[in-house]
Amino acid sequence: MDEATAARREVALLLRRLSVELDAVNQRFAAEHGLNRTDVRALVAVMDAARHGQALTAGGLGAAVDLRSASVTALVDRLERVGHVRRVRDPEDRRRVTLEMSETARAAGAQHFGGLARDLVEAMGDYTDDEIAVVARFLTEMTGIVSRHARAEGAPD
Amino acid sequence: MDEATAARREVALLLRRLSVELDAVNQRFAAEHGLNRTDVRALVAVMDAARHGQALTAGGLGAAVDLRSASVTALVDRLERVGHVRRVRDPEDRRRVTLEMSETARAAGAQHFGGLARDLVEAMGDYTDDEIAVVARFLTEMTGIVSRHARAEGAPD
DNA sequence: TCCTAATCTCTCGAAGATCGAGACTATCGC
DNA sequence: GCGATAGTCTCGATCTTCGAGAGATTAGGA
Repeated sequence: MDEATAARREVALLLRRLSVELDAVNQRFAAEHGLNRTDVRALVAVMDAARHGQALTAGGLGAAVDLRSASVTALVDRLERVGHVRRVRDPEDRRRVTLEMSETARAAGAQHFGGLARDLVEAMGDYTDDEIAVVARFLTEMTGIVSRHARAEGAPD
Repeated sequence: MDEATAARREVALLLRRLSVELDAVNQRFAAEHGLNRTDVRALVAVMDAARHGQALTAGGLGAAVDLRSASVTALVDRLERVGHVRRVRDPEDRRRVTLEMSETARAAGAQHFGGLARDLVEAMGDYTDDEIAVVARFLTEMTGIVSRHARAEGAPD
């Protein structure tokens, strides 16, 4: 294998390593707040939906974290019990239950993940705008490839 | 917020999005092989250790996936039952149990994750060596920051 | 309007995963 | 050898997830 390919392989490993570390951040957040991995994934999903201006329903949460409806009920029960989310009947379709994050949960998330984001953005100040553009293009493209592997058949060959 | 900062914030979101997609790849692998998330994490840890030429012990696996010893025993039981790993008493310290991946597990992992790695490396062919170098530097630095957040106190402020 | 099919969430009981405490064996230093 | 320590495993309890199905609501056609 030539040297250039070796460098690219190394970058692929860096991507995985980064993912492991981000997972560890979630794990830490979970431990600090007495949650399990699924709960954190769920909270993040609710936060992300809120960021895009739409409230997540129980079913949508299930799809996001890949759980069956019975598990989603239990999951939301847990989160509601500790006051991180609130169930709100959708007035337009009263079969649905939308989930709203509590202010304390939002604050905890902002503190934990926002702090990380701030540090990352700050460190990116060392890169030129052109370099950031390259990185953005790279990450977008790689995410697309990973996403394809996650859903369609793994190895097209 | 100025435009340059907005671009960097966008990149931070791209990192998280990538992580979510990589997680989905694991999820897919788990579903295809009848494993749960923890089992996949464990297999990846064993594979990674093997890549670095050292066999993982039961205790080391527990540290890698953050489980107590009782859970590690159950975890290894599961993986051994379906033939993905084998317990081998360490001849040097017979209290220890080292874990060896079976050939079939290794092949399954190589097919699934290797296929992804191949596609990623191939896509990286569109980037110049200089660009790859920038990306590598970026990923290394960001991983360091994330890692610090994962272990030490989250927001140094 | 009324009836039926589809959709969404929840309840219930069973199976699986994780934990804490403690037992058991092997190693190390004296 | 002997006590102290380290590494793994066993046991019982608790928490998480699932499958099946019930209950409630909506949409659409007769």
